Amino acid sequence: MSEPRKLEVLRAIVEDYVHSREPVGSKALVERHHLGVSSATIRNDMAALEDEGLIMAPHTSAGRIPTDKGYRLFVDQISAVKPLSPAERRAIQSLLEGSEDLDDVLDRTARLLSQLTNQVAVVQYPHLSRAVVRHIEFVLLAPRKVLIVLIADSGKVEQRVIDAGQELGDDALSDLRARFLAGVAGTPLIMLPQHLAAVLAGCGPAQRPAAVALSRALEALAHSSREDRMVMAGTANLARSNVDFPLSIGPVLEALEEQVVMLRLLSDMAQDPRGVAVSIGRENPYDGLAEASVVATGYGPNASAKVGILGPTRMDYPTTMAAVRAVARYLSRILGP
Amino acid sequence: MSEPRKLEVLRAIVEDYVHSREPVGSKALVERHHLGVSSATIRNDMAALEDEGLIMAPHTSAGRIPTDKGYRLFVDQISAVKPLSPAERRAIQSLLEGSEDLDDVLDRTARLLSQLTNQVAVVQYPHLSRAVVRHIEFVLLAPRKVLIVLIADSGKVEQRVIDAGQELGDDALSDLRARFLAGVAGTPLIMLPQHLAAVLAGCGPAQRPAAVALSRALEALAHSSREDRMVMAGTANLARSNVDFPLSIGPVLEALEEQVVMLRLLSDMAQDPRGVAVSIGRENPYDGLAEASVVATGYGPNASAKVGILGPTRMDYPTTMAAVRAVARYLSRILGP
DNA sequence: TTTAGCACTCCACATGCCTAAGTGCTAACA
DNA sequence: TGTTAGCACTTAGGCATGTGGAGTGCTAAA
Repeated sequence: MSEPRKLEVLRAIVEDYVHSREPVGSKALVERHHLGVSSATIRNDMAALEDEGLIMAPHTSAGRIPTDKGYRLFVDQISAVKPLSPAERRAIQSLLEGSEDLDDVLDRTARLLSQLTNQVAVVQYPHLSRAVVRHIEFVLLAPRKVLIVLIADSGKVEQRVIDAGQELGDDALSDLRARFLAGVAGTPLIMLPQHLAAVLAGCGPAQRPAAVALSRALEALAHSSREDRMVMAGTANLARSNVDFPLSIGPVLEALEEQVVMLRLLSDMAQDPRGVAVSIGRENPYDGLAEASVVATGYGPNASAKVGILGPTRMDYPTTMAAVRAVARYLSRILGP
Repeated sequence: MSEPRKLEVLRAIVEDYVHSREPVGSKALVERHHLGVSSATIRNDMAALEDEGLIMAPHTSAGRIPTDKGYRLFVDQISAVKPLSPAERRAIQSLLEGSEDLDDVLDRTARLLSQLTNQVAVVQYPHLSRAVVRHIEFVLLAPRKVLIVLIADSGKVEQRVIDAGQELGDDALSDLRARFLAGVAGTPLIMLPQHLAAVLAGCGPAQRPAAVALSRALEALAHSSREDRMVMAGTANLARSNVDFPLSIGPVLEALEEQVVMLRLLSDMAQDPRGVAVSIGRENPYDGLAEASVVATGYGPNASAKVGILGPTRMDYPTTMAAVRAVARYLSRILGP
C-alpha cells in the first residue's frame, strides 16, 4: 500500500465531498479520478485512512466523508492555493476603489468577501497602534457630561461621552482642551499614557477631577476602543447552506453576534506560514462552531487586525483561502500609507 | 350568529395559534376558552370567518390559522397592549443607563429589544435635524486628501475623507478651517447650506476648489450620512424559530442585510395612532418578508428615526408592541436634552 | 340560532418491502 | 507484498399500504 496514493485518495475524497455534498464511495472515486488501480485497492486505502481517523463513514454502507483531522491534513499538506480568476481580481479592485471613509471600506470589504466565497465574512476594525494623535476635542453636553473626540492621522475618529466628575463651564473646558491638545498632539497612540501623565501634572487642583477623567477616557479611547468591533456580511449564506448545518444555524449566528467570541477566536488563530490561518470544526474553541471552519488572516500594519470568513467545515478551502488572502492584501494596500 | 362572538373566536384562534404553533380546531377552542357555546356553533363562526378571509385551513381536516388579514384585524381592533412586567422595565432601565456614546446606546438598545421580544431587533441611527454644529475639523491626510469631521452637540460625530480638488498645505487648510468654523459654529444642521454659502462667498479664488469641495462634503455629512445606517441584533432568534419560517430564513436574512431595504421599509410604515406601526406578512413590500411582520415606532425628536423588531407573522403582537413602545420611550429620554 | 350526530377527508405515523450503494473479507494473482 | 476479483452482508431511502385521530361540513332536530 503506497503512502502517496493514500494521500491522493484523501485529496480526492475531500474534493469530491466538497463538491457533491455526499459521502463518496470507492467505486465513484476510481471513476472520477484516474488513479490507475481498482476500487478494491481503494477500499483498502480507505480502511487505512479510517484507522488513522482521517475519514469516517456515516453508516455501515455509505461512502466516506473527511473528519476534521482529514480536512486539517488536506489543508496543511495536500492542497495548493488556487489563484483567483481575473474576474475576481477585477471585482476586488473595483469594489474597494470607490470607497470613502474607514467604515465604508470595511463594509465593502465584508460584502465583497462574502460574495467571493459564498460564506459569512468578518472584518475586524484595524488597530491604531502606529497612528498619531491629530486632534482632540471636548464638547460640553451637560454640566458634567463631556463628549470626547480623538482624531488620529490614520483617518480614524473615536468618540465617547463621559462624566467629568465635576461641574465644568465652557471656559474651564476650553482651558483643559488647550492643555491636552498641546500635550498630546503628534503623539503616537502607544505613547499616549506618558504624555497624558505630563499634562495631568501641569493641571491645577481645581480642574483635577475633570482632568483625570478626561485623561482616563482618552487613554481608553486610544488603547482599545474600536479594535474590538467588527463588520459582518453574508449571513444569508448560512441559510442557503442549511444542508451544511444540519442541526441549526442558530448557534453559529449566536457566535457571530457575540462579537467578543469571534474577535477572540480570530486573534487566537495561529498565523499559518502560508499567510492564512484555518480553524476547522472542533478545533474552534466555541461549541456552536463545531461544524464550522474559520479562514482568516491579518491585514494592515503588523497584520494585527483580522479579516476572514466563516463557513461549514465542508468548504472549498483552496479557493476560499486564496480569496481571503487576496482581499487582505488589497485591504492593506488601501489602508496603508 | 353574533358578531361580537365571532371576533372573540378570532381572538381565541390568534392567541392559541401564537401559543401552540398549531392549527386550532373548534373543539380545542371551546375547551380552552369558556365561550358558552358548543363546538358546532364555533364551526359555523369559523366558516364565516374563513369566508371573510380572516382565517384559513391548511388542509381539509385541519384546524384554522389566521391569515395576514386576520392578524391585521386582531392588531387593529381586538388586542390590548399588554403592560410590561416589572422585571422587563427594570431590564430596560438598567441596561440603557450605563452606556456611553451613541454607538453604544444603539447597540445596547438592539440587544435589549431582541432579548425582550425574542425577535430580531433593528435600530436606525437617529436623525440630526435639530442638532447644532459644535465643531468642525479638517485633517490633511495627503496633499489632496482631507479628513472632515463634523461634531454636533447631540453627541454625534460624522466623518468623511474627500479629495480636496487641489493641493493644500497645512497653513491653507488651517485658514479654511478657521473660516468655516467661524461661519458655521452654532448653526443648526438644517440651516447649514445657507451658512456654507456665506463662507464660500468670503473665500479667495486661490482656495476656491478646496472650499467648494469641503462645503459640499459638510453639507452631505450634515444632511444624510449616518441616518441611513442601522444596528441589528438577535438574528439568532430567526434560526430558533425555524419552524416559523418553513421555507428558509435565507430571504429574511438577505432583507436584513440589505439595510436599504429595511430602512425604506421602516420609514414607509405609517404611524399607528397607538404609537406603534405594524406591517404584517404580505403587507411588506419586500417578497422575502412575506412570512414576516415588522413592529416599529419612531423615537427621538419628531420620532423621526425608527426602532423596531422583525419576526414571524405568528408572533405575540400585544407583548411585542408593548416592548417596542417602551424601549422607544426610554431611548427618546436618554437621547433627549 | 344553536346543537347533536354522522359521514367524510386528510395528515401523520408505522409497517413492510425492495433496491442501490457500498463495504469487508477471502482467495487468487503478479 | 501489494493488488485484484468476487461475493456475502449491511443499511439508507424510496415506495406502497394500512390505520388512527383530529377536524370539518352538512343535515335535521330542538
